[in-house]
Amino acid sequence: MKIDPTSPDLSAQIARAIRDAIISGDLIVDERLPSEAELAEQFAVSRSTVREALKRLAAQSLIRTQRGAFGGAFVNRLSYEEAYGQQITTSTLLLSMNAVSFDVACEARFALERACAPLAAARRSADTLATMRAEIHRQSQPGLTDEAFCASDVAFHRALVDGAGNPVLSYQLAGAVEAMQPLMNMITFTARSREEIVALHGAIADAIEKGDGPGACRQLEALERYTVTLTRSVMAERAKA
Amino acid sequence: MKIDPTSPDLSAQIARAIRDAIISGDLIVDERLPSEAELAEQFAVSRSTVREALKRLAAQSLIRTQRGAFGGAFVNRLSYEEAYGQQITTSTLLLSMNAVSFDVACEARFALERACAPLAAARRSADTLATMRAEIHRQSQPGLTDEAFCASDVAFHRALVDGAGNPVLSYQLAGAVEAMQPLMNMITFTARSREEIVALHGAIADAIEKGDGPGACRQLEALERYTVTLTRSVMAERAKA
DNA sequence: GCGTTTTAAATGTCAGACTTTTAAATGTCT
DNA sequence: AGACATTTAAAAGTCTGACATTTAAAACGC
Repeated sequence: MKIDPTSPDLSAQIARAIRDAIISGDLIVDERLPSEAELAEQFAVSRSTVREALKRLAAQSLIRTQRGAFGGAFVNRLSYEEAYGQQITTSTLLLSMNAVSFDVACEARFALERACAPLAAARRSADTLATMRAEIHRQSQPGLTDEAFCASDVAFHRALVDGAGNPVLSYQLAGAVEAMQPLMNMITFTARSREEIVALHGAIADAIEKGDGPGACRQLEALERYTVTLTRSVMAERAKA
Repeated sequence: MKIDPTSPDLSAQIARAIRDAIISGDLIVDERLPSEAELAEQFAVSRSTVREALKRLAAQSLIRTQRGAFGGAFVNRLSYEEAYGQQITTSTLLLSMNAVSFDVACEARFALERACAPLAAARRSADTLATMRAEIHRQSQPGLTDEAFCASDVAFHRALVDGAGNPVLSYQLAGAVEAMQPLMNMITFTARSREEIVALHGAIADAIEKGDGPGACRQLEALERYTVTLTRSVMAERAKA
């Protein structure tokens, strides 16, 4: 863990050194790091610099800190929840800042969902099915606001993803599904077509229930085609106005 | 942008306030934030506290800083490269710290790759094919070290993913593919079976070249089965010893 | 032996100083 | 007037030292 003291990014170097130690396993989960004062001495920098390094690590949920005697910085066990959160933030920014086209985002999302469908169909957990049915029911309520419909739509698709019963997949897809919500809002905003979407959701749930993976994929493809077509027409409409 | 000055996590609050402003679009890409001194005054905290907040944001690549006159902190355009990096770090830690079973990680990875295969087959870019063939050739060199074989294996699969021609997919999968390299190392370590893997890679490349998406999926499934079987036997072997 | 108080170690915050970098503003020479 | 050199001011980066707050262990008192 050596750093170059002439470079003007000491806190970044220190953060990297500690991060590497965590990734390589030199520092294990729940292990306590030396105190800020000790780290400052070890790296031959001031306490402020060490603190900046620690804040960088905290921002990535790599460590947590505890005040008081016998407190300090501890290597954090990265939970799926924290990883989801980071994933969603990153994906959202990536989509909004890089002007990713709707087509590309949509293609990615449905490709990922189709990857989950066969697994969800093979496992067809009662929990997943119940959530899907409940969301479909909610979506067919007439008085539902557009925001609520969209949120329910996201919940339905998350249920499908979680239904694959693979936390790694759920984590990977959290970003894709959640980050696209704002983009989707733009479309479902045009209200018409809820019946169509509800019908497709129903068909997907049926296929999952029957354990019919390929069938679920076909319905997802239909939903993708429908979404893309709808978007195109909305966009064309807007271009005119 | 208000904070609670009695809470003992001022830098986290300030970081969140600025992050929200970026996500909501109040601060746009390349916009300059107020100087540290000005932010300190605005939030009624010391400059050190502001700096800790800015380091948190820098750790997530949300801002970059520049020294000198007319320097300062600027909203950063999150590039795919940076997002890849974060994704890989997060995924690696998630896998290693949470003791995700090899089966689960493997299932997720191949499910995601199968999602890419039809797209890659439909597009079958010359570039992708060339990379795949080159890696296959490298993998069949007799003198190749285990590390190099494994790295080439990762490169092959990345080519498949990138072949889908969808940067969002590539980004999502970077973590899944790269993070599993250490786990895979553990297996390819047992050397025997390179021919089998090379043969399957060849079959995948052939299917992509013919534009045969379902065929590529079948080969991927075969590769998954082979990987799982191999792992099981290695594990069993180890359990005995 | 149990409850209370003390204490020491640690993070969190602040204030102020100094260093270094950088680009603009100013000055100077041709 | 224009090209080049110099000055200058703004900003991040770093350091020092101080004080506040939290917290759990240790010491104490009953």
